[in-house]
Amino acid sequence: MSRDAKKPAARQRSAPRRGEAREALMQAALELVATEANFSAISLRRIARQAGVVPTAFYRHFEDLDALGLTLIEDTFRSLRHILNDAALSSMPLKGLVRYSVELFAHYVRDNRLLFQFVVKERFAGTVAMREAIHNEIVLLTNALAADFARFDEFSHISQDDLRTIADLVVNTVITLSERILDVDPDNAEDDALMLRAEKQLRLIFMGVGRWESSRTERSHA
Amino acid sequence: MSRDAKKPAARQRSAPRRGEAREALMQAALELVATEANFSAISLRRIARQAGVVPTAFYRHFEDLDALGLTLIEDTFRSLRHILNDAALSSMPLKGLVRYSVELFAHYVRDNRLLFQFVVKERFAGTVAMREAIHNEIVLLTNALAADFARFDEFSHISQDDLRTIADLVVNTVITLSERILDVDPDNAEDDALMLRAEKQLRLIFMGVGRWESSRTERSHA
DNA sequence: GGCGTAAGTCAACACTTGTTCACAAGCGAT
DNA sequence: ATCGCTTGTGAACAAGTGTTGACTTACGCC
Repeated sequence: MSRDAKKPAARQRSAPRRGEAREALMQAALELVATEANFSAISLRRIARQAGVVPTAFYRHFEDLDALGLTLIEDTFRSLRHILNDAALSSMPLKGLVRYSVELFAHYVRDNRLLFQFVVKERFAGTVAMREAIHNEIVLLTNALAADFARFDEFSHISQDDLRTIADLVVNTVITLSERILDVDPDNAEDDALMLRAEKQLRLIFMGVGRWESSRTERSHA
Repeated sequence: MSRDAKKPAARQRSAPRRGEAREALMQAALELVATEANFSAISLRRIARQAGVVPTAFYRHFEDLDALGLTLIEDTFRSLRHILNDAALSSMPLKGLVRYSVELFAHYVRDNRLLFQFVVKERFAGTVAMREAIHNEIVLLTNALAADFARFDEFSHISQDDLRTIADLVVNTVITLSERILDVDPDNAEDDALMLRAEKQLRLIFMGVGRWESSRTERSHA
């Protein structure tokens, strides 16, 4: 050490132990994106600084900033899929399922605030690779939901294609809900109003399903 | 022109005449955001270069990069409001209005591709000021739509509050449609499928409206 | 033990960045 | 013609950027 005249006051956390720099970098990126801007606006050096790590250490764990971002996205959805599987929603009656699902999802979003904030920001503003990754995961969720719908009698008169259209509408509504939950600050009780609105919208959609006729609209384009 | 000894090989367009640098800067920003990344990822200098203007000239027209972004957002929505007013949708019968509205909107989005691409990207990734501006404009649109709904007999049994909830769902669906239109490349005929799906979803929603019952306590202003 | 490899550090590089300042050019009004 | 104001220009600055290479430290494994 030549001189300790420099003042690394910006070091946010106690220097990470040997193997945990990777986690520290991911967490640092999430924190910066959440509190400052979007991913493309924060530099490699700032992430390293926030993680309490020297810039070059970054390359020991990620090839790129892109690689970091993609890892974060993968983690988010891996964890989300896990949650949704455990919930086993398709074994519930349709009645009451809406409220339960909305609450489950909202709770999960709040618990993983930083991760979801990251995904929401990068869904449209991120790199092509990131945008595609997110898009693909959402398509997967939509397909799974459509498959779940098929198990209910209430959807027996709906064509495969229309099931996907409906699932798509539902997914979009839920995504919008989470975007809004992330927009109000965490200890604001306003969330309930947001959830109530989303619930209403979903119930409205399912009411429409009762009157929907697939056969008519399907191939009438002769 | 004093001397042409300088070789600005990067100059993208013929040097703008005296007063039109401001427009050139806005257009340049739109182009860069559309083809490269999001707004916070492109520098003042790059915008100036793309506009065929020296960096310092930027300050003659905008205080900030932020100011440029806000101007672009304002322009987008000013123009959009204008279009929607001209359309006078509320004077049409509900029947067929869905298809017409969707087509009108989709057409408009395609015509202003760069502007909308900008707004979509900055809606969540932008500065606080930008995000708020966009959010406020969307709230305005939602309110206007709810007010339009109130004019139709089909909505007479719906409470004021529920009207807004429904309008919100509709607006979100249309926003999602435009996001998707912007994601496929311009000369791809895939747009029709996207529009068809959105149409279906909107018709589904309006079917639900037929069965919807606002609780008596809510129907204060009936 | 000692060796190999992964993880962390430091200094240095060639650039790009935002912003400033002083100055020149255009142009309408007096 | 000359003032005043807007618009455009070039040089310069300090600060921050990604990435490199060579070096040290730690740890698991034989």
